[in-house]
Amino acid sequence: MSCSELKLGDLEIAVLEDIWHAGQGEARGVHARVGAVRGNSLQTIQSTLERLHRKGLLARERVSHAFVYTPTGSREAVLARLIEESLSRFSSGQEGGLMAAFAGYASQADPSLLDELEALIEHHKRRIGGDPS
Amino acid sequence: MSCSELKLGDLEIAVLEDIWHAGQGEARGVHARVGAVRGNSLQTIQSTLERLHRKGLLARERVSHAFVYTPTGSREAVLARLIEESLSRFSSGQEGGLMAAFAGYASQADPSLLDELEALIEHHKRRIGGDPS
DNA sequence: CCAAAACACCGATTGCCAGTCGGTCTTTTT
DNA sequence: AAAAAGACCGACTGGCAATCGGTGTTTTGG
Repeated sequence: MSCSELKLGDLEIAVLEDIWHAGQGEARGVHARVGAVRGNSLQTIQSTLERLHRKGLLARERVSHAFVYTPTGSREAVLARLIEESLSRFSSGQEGGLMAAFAGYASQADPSLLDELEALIEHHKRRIGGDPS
Repeated sequence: MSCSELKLGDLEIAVLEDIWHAGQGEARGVHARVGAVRGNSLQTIQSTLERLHRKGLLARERVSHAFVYTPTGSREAVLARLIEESLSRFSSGQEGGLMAAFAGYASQADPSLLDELEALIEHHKRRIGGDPS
């Protein structure tokens, strides 16, 4: 994926989440589900969809003369990228420091998160394959 | 701490890191260490220090008629807050989802990070106190 | 086959915020 | 008292999300 700066506004996030939830969507539908509620015009939703597409977060495919947008990655991948980018600007947030910051955050926010995290790690380890050590 | 939006520019981060590194600092010194290298004027550094202070990331104390700035929190606390805020805007990044996103990120970026994270979790668990389970 | 509807695309505007300083007023220092 | 150091105020720039209007093109209905 692109390595350039990724910034998302509130509307962009709302639209992205709608697409994630629905699996795919076109401007009209997203406007009905998201824009109408928030008071955004159809054009604004279209622009947002387009920007999200330019940012590489949504793929689009023509169906008739309209576009149908689909997510290019999972929520997790995007959230992970967000985390990475918000920390990569700090020299002290590089590599190992990132993990340390996160573990620090978890233990600070709610110690029980550590257990949760640990379980998730086990889960991922198993998915990836044998622990070579 | 404040719950309002926290956004940091590149200069702000550079200045913050300098203060973290030095433990404290005044405009002149920060300018010499950071501003001069980046080509920022002393005033710009002062403004940045002030904005960082307004954002609650730096405390200041008058020494003679000048200010000496000191960090109000640890790097970890700030990085944690950054992580939290970048994810809290997503409804799917709430609570447990946050951990899932992070574990997913780690396993995706580099599986060995999982081991690292796990070790850190153990470390934090021990620090906090007994494992109740 | 033509007109109306749907829609993509371009461009303009607004608002917010970091970055950047100049200028001025106040406090120290000499 | 004059000079030097520095805080504080205000102004300007640039980038980007949000927001649409307008225009041109593609579909579709009659």
